[in-house]
Amino acid sequence: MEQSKIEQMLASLNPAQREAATYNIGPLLVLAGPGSGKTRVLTSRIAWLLSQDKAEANEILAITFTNQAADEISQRLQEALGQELPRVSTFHSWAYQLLKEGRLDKELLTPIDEELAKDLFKDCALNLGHKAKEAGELYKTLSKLRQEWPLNVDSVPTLNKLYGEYRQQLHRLGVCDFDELILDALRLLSDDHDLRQELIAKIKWILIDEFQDVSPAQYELLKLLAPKNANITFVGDPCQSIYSFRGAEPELINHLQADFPGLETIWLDICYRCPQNFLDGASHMLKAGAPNLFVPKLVSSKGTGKKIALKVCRDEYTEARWIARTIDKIVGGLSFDSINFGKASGQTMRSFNEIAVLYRLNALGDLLEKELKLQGIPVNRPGKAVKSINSDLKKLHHLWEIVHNKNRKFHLEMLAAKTAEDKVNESSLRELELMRLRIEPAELLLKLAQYLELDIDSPSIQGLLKRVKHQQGSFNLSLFMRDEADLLDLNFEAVSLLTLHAAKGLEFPIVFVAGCETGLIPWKENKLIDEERRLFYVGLTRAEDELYLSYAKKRSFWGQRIKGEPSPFIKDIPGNLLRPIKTQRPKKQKAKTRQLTLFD
DNA sequence: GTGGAGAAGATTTTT
DNA sequence: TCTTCTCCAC
Repeated sequence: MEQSKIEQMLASLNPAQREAATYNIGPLLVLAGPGSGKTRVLTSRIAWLLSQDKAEANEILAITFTNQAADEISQRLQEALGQELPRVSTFHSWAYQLLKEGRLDKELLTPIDEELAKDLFKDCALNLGHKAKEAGELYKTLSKLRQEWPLNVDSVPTLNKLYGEYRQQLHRLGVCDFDELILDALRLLSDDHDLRQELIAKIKWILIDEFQDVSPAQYELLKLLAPKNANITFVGDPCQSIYSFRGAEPELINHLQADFPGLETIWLDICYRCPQNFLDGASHMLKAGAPNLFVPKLVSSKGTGKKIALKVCRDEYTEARWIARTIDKIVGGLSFDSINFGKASGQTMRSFNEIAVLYRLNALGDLLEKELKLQGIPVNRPGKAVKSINSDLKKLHHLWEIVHNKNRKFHLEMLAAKTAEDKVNESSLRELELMRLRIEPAELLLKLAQYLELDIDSPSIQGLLKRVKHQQGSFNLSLFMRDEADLLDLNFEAVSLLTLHAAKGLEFPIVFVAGCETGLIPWKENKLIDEERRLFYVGLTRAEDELYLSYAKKRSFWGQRIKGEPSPFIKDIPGNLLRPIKTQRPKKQKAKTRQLTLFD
């Protein structure tokens, strides 16, 4: 390995970052504020471990929360080192790997995604005499329970039997759901003492990213792998924990000291992303609601910066148009208005992909998308329609997988349960399988839909066909079904429209947060107000240069007209950090005066 | 197994 | 408000 490269890497870190990257031995907690170079630290740390011969690549276990984050770290390591690299994986993929290795004799389990798992669970519930509605409830309850370890399904008597049945079905069909992956790994390691010791001996260094999003079950898995004095590094930011609805337990951070005595804590408190004003506003807001929460004082590397702009709008339409108009001005649009604006304020030109509009509910994105497009602003709205999968699409999906010979047993049974018996017979399936080799994916899909006698003119199937049309070779059909084929591409010249959740981990020079009203932010249905606060904190700390908050005094929502009060969170931002934007009513007059000055 | 009336419920999203 | 779900009658 090139030592100079590593040295260069370490030299570019600030003292706290470097201390974290080169922390020698024992448990370590790195509290990394927004924009404080968390990924750099993780990457440098792995590079340092390897270069100092502290570990071989296979002795390092690096766990991230998403595949995307895992890829990013892998890629950065590849660039820096280009040698044999440690595997960076998610909890789920690591667990899967472990189970695969531990079960060579048995049939390989294939993970299925949540939608399919839910279907199977519901089938089981119906077979055991539960009603459909009840089945949905039970699934939710089970999901919650499965985030804990030891598992306590007995606490809900009706669930006990059902869960047993469900697991049996999963096993029989040779599939596994995501929660079960973690649980199976836990079962395996708690039972097989030798295997556990073997792993402990093998894995010398553990690094956990996004610790604030780890579930209790995942934490138990970590504890099984790491003795009390292990070389384990937790990286996270409790202020950015926003995923409790899918099992994250931010309180776990308080258990660390007891579970790993001698734990050292390092703060990364220099923020390279946001100006000081945004940081101060965001932390003040966070502290106001949770006085007991330790919110670190973040120092910006960029100076004071601009104030946080605040715009009050008459209603949601005015808000959407104001955002559209402001974006147009910022990018130096060609309308008369924009040219004047650009000249008057001496703005630097921006491109669309430097701008993001954030909001709490996907529903708000619809109007924004419409209005921005109306103004000729290109938009990028990844992952908007997550649950557009209807039963036709499900059937089609099953048949697609059967024809591609993936999880054949599972999909055959699921399809059979949804269609008439005689539909799914081997000889016609074989015919379809042969057809697959000859024709394009879109054409095949159409044939499959016709075979199932689905309504091929329905919007869902037409939409799917359209999206699949330009695909070749193999691809993930379920992604296309969920409308997620167009993933967030930041190089694409368009304004990003995102939920606050989806914005996590991203940054943009210019950020709008729309719908900053009581009832929306915090979302009234969420009882965890603190988490809503953290979500807003995440939103505010995405901005590099300019931050605009807006709210509407009236908003139509689910048929009701709601009177919009400003979000209480806005009131928690010190007034001196805010810059109210006034309504520029006398538009004509303004243009006139400006024209006059030109002739002066 | 289909269709229609009526009720319910409507976040956030990764693996 | 508007879409989706549920359930019962046919």
